[in-house]
Amino acid sequence: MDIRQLRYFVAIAEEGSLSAAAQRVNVAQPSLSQHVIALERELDVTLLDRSPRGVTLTQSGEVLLSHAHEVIAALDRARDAVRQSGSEPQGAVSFGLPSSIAMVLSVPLAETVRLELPKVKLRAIDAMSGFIKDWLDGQTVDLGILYDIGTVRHLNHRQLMTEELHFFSAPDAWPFESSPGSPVPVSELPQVELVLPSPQHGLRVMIDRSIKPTGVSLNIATEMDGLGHIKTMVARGSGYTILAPAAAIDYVERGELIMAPIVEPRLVRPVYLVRNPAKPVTRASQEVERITLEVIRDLLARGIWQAFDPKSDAAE
Amino acid sequence: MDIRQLRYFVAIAEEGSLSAAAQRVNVAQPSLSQHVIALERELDVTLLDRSPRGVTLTQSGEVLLSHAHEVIAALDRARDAVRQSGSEPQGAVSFGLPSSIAMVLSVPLAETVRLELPKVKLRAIDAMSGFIKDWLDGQTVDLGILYDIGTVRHLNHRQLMTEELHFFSAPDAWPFESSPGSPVPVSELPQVELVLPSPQHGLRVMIDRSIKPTGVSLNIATEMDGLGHIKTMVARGSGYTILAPAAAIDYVERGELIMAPIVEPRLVRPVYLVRNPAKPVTRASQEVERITLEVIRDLLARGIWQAFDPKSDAAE
DNA sequence: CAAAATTACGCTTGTCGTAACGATA
DNA sequence: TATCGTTACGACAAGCGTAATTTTG
Repeated sequence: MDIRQLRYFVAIAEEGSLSAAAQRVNVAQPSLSQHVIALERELDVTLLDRSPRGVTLTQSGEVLLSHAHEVIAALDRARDAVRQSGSEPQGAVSFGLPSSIAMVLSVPLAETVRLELPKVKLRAIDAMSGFIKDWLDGQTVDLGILYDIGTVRHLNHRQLMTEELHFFSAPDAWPFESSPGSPVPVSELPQVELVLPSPQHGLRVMIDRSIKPTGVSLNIATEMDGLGHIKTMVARGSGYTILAPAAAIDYVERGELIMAPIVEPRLVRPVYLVRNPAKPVTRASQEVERITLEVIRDLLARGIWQAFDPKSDAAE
Repeated sequence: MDIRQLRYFVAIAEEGSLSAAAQRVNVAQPSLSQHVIALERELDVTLLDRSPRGVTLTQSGEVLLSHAHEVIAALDRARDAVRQSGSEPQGAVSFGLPSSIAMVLSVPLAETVRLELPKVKLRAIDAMSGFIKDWLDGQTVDLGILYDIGTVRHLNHRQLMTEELHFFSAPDAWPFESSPGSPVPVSELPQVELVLPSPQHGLRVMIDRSIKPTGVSLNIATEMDGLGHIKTMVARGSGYTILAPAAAIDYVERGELIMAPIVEPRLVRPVYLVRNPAKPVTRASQEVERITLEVIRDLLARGIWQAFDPKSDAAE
């Protein structure tokens, strides 16, 4: 089975006649006859009902016709995309980001894309990581950022960095005897009332999974989804929380929250950039991927986004 | 650009070397070289960076690679589907039905499919027609039933029947001087308080559009979505409504509602079966389509679903 | 019997393989 | 200089066109 055969077959189906189709595709009619016979032999079905007044499709023929359209369309898209890829990147790229990462990444990313790729339309969508996983399975986004690639390991992915979760407190409500901002051992956490997202949230899953082997049981006073609400509550001194630094950088910069590393054990999670395999690569999506890496490198260098550095662990 | 060339290209990309790929696909290495050069000439891009240690993909090469996977996958699906089409229909078929039609159609349809196509898994999903239109644009359903094909006229569709909307009243609350169940002219409708769905509902759009040219303005006392709620309300005598007979056949059979044709003008709407062009035809979907026609013919013959018959109009 | 599809048969063209050549870490 | 990709060229088969044959409403 061959693209040319499929094109011929489409012409035959549309013309309802080998002779007419032969004229249309500029090929002698017996040649088409041969191709159809070859297809029928290969697929082991009858594709056409022949009559002296032309041909009609059998059911199998209809099935082949619709699939032939698919294949031809895919091939045409391929040609267009590759031809485009030589010139300036253009078109839409949709990018799913977990809210905590969107907070720190989406603005500089969008600005850089605007600047470097003026013809690319970036749709940065932020959502809980569960949704992003669904979108990567479907056709919704070209790229996504995930913490947990367990269920999508088959997809094309690359690790961006490793985030280290921190303990957050209002500046005037530091609950431990140590000085504010000094490392908090996991074993001390039960002393404080925590505000955490519900177990359907990726962050919560990660926290529970990391804490479990230590045998420590957290004192979760409030379960609340919505990052903004959690931060507000903690900033008012009505509890404490555990977040990635990027998720609360705004409050920390304004002095409304202070953060402290969590140790024994450290709570680290890898961050992956995942490509949707169902969405073919375009030049635009490649460039957005490249710029994402660039922007992240920059954010890390400027200390705006903190990466877990295994060396600091070893130095202890 | 040719399927074979794409297969070769995928092998080259995966092996990172023309020579290695040549072994894998059992072709002499210079032949692959030729094919790549031909592709590059046709597409007017460079696909490979050559080195004496192998080749690496350029950006355009990556774009082609991902599209090549698409094309090859589409072709494989085509082969499988056509081979399957010779044997017993099997697989999943999803079918979007407007709620009013689902009420009368989905059970007999599902039963017939179960009986005649035991290996086919029918997913009959009922929803407002707006959703069904979206699903037909997307990848959600194979088949759908719609009233209005204005925006999807390009899709493959066939008219199933024409429904005639009727006036519904509680049996003991007939509001007109005529005998209960006798035809109701549109001009009489303003006398009664109607319960109708909101304007986002397909039925309401259709009613408004049909009434408008007559200059009559309806007395819509309540806008309420949810067919069940509307029928309950009317059955309790708290208003009157306009529906397709199929949408209220349950209440009519139980004697909780009576219905009357609406005349001057009649309110008719065509019903279309629409095929999703993005979902390739399978044997199973063909058979479901056939059985749908069969079941509808049967429902019409048994009077369970009433079709508008233009002859009765002419007879007036 | 007429219109259309199939079979038969040379011929062209595209694809492959072998062999020689060229480029680079 | 060894390894890989490219160029050159002859061989073969796939696909095409012309012509004759078969099929069927």
